[in-house]
Amino acid sequence: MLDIDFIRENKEEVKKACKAKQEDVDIDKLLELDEKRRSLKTKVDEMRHDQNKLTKKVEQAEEDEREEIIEEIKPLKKKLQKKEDEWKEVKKKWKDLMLQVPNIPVSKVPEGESEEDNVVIDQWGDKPDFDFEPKDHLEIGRNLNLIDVERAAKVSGSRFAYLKNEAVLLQFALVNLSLAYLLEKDFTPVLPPVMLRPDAMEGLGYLEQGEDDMYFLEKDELFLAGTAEHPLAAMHSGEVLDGEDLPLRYVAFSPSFRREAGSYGKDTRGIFRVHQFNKVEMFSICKPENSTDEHQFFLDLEQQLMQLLGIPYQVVQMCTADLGHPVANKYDIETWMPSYNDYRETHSTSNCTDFQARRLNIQYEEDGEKKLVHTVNGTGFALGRTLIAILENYQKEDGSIEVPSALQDYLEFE
RNA sequence: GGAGAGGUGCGCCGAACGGUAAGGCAACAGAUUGCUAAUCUGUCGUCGCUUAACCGCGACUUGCGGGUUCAAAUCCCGCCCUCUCCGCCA
Repeated sequence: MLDIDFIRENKEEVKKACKAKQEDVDIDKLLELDEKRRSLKTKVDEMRHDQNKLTKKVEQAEEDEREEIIEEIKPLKKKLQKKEDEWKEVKKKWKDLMLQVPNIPVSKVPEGESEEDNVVIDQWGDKPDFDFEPKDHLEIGRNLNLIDVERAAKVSGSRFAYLKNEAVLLQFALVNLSLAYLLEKDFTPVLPPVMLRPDAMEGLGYLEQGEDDMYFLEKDELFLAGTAEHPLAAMHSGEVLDGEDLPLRYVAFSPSFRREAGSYGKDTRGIFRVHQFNKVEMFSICKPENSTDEHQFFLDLEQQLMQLLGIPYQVVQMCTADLGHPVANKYDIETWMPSYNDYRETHSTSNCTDFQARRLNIQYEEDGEKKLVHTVNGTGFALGRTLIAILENYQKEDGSIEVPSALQDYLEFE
């Protein structure tokens, strides 16, 4: 959520941001409602004031005068009730619109209309040059008895998979590698809950655009987290943190659940796009003046982890159209995937500035002053997609896989 | 699933049980005292009006939402959450 004072004073900028993000919000209507909301509030306050004065008089009045004053109050009460209802209605409409206003992209974000307009800003590594016909991850996975989507379909439906044998060991090796690396950088490891209450979920600012992509358990009224970012961000909601403790950096391991609504027929082969996958996720709560650096730091960490694996990738600056509702700036890392003959998204890191903090009410205190924090999130490893990248990039002609050296230490128990 | 206890000013503890939210701790600012601390004073929730800003004025605030009443933390109804015990269970 944005600050209403900010919207009031920077109307054109906010409108521009909505347009750039392709989110249709009627800012004029919002400001009109805001105007109404405030004038009604003033009116209601005045009426309450008058009534309060009389009420106090009753208390102080002599017994025989009371009835008279009470009779005087009664008609005021009715009028007040009416005004209050009117005010509440406007307030509700106002709030609904407020929640629809997206975060404003930072100035460096290029304007764009679709993912076509994202900008590759960096590339690393040499694409493998196979002197045989490379297979895709599903074929490799089947041959080596690592991936079983047929039985998963039988048990759970499409877009699910069983991972087996070395695929499992590789997944845990990725967890351990990234965890070891990030603990060196002052991160606190967390295993978070992955079911969240609606009120926690609302604060994150994703429901506005993607409620359909979230699983919701009707019976228990709980959302399944689409990423550990959700429980990590909500963890400190309503708290006032000590400025000296910032940045608070967390690294979580958790499953992630996505309905993938609207992506029918897209990436249906293998485990590239599934309803449930495991992920190592980074999250930081920091001071406003540091969030840009923190965001860059997260991007650097993601690259360092990829370089440890030795798999080619490119860094992409998202354009305005590809920024999520709460996001002010976002980079993706796209990893080379031979079977697609293309780079595909494996990581993402976003700076949400104070947008989530305002809704979740996360503040910090410094020199007796309270301010909203900034939140930054980033992928450590999306385990499933990283597995794809490893299988496809490290495949050999005889059908076997060479394990990246950085992971070998974490497979020693084999 | 069953039974009980509880939720009070951004924090913590805690009183008031129909008359309009005591007190304490913590925190912050200032003052003061010759000694890593004490004491005193002030600040210490949200919103609106006003203002360049401060100040000032008003409203709201006892988990949430209704109801009764001139007046609700207090009485009534519904809901939410937390904790404890029992049951079940990885």
